[in-house]
Amino acid sequence: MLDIALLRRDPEIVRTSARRRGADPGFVDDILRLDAEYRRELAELERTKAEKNALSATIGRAADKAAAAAELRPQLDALAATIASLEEQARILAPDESESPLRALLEGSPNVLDASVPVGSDESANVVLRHWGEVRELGFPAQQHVDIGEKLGILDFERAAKLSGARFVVLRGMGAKLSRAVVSFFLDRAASHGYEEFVPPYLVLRETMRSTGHLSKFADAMFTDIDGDLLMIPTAEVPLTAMYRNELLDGASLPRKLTAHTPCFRKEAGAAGRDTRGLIRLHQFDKVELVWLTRPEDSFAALDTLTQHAASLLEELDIPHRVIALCAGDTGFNAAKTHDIEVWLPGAQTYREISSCSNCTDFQARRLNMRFRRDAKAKPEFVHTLNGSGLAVGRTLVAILENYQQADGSVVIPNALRPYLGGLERISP
RNA sequence: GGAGAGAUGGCAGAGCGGUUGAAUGCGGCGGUCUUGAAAACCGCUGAACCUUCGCGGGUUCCGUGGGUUCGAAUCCCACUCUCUCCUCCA
Repeated sequence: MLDIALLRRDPEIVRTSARRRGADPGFVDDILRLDAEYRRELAELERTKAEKNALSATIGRAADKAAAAAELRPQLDALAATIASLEEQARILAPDESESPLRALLEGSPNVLDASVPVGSDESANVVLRHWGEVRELGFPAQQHVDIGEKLGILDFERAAKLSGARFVVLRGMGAKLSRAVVSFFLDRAASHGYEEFVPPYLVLRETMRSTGHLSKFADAMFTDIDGDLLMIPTAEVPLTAMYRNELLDGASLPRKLTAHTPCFRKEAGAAGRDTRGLIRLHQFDKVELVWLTRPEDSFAALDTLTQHAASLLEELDIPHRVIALCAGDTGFNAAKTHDIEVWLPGAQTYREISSCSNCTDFQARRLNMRFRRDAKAKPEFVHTLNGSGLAVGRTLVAILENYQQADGSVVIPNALRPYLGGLERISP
């Protein structure tokens, strides 16, 4: 949610950011007009209330309260009627009223981009920040992960389809164990970087989903439970970030680093026909998520650290990858700045996103009403929130299978994972 | 699912329908004392919003939403959540 104070103070910043995203900045003037109107109504309402409160107080102080009340009755009744109508008008305009157009505009407008975000309208304008690792020459025709996994008997898409339809997988045997090893490896590394581990609910209230900005009425990509009251999380970012909603945190506890391994559920409604084969785009996948809550002045440095925490997992797995700065048009609604990490897939002969790390600045925290106090006397301020995958588990399996495949169809286990698999060095047919 | 109890400030915990935004304690901040610290003592200490150049003024908030009243933390209704017991269950 945008800061109304920023819009009043410097609307041009917001307009410029919207233009960079390729959006029409007209909403800025709409907001300012509604805001001015609201404040006019509110001032009038409060003035009238103050008048009525003062009269009530005189009754409270009077010796004969009944007589005083009777005497003031006509004035009080008139004021009450005025207040009722002013209240109705103010409510329609109030920015904290969920139905109000002003609220809708504030919530429906994207975060202000950081100045460092590259110019551009789509992913072709994204900027590669750095490469890591050398793309291996396998010395034989590389297979794609689906073929590798099915031949090894560790990925079973047919039976998954029998159970649940398209976009599901059954991990079998070493596939299941490898997935579990990857999760443990990720969580252990997160712990060593100071992240606190959580197991949050996988079903959350609509209000929780809305508060993190994942439930805009334009993109309903969520699965609901049978009652429809609870939504299945599309990422652990939702419960982890919303956990401290409406709380006032101790400034000394910042930055806070949180992690969780959860399944993620997505309808992928907008991706019909894309990535229909394999583990790349499923309705259910596992992910280890990394979340930071920081002081405002620390969040951009934290984004670099967070990104490196995610990238270091691939370094330890010895999988070539690159880090990308998303351009303005490709940066998500909540984010002021986003880094993606893409792994090299020899079978697919392409780079594929495996992590997305974003600094949401105070945009998400404002809607969550998640604040901290710098010190005992300081006013509460909104924290900055960051989130990133560390990493997507399914896509990590893809990267392992394709990068560690051997000519005979076997797959070598990366050194970093062997301790989690009893020292196993290779998955063979 | 059944029965009962409860929800108040960062935490704990009072609160006859009328200066109660809220006693008290803890915590926090400042001060006195001390070589320094502790202890003791004194003072200060909720939030959002509107308004003002500023001082200040005002409105709202005691789980949520309604209602009664000139006036509600206090009375009424509904809902949510928490706790205890029973039931059920992994």
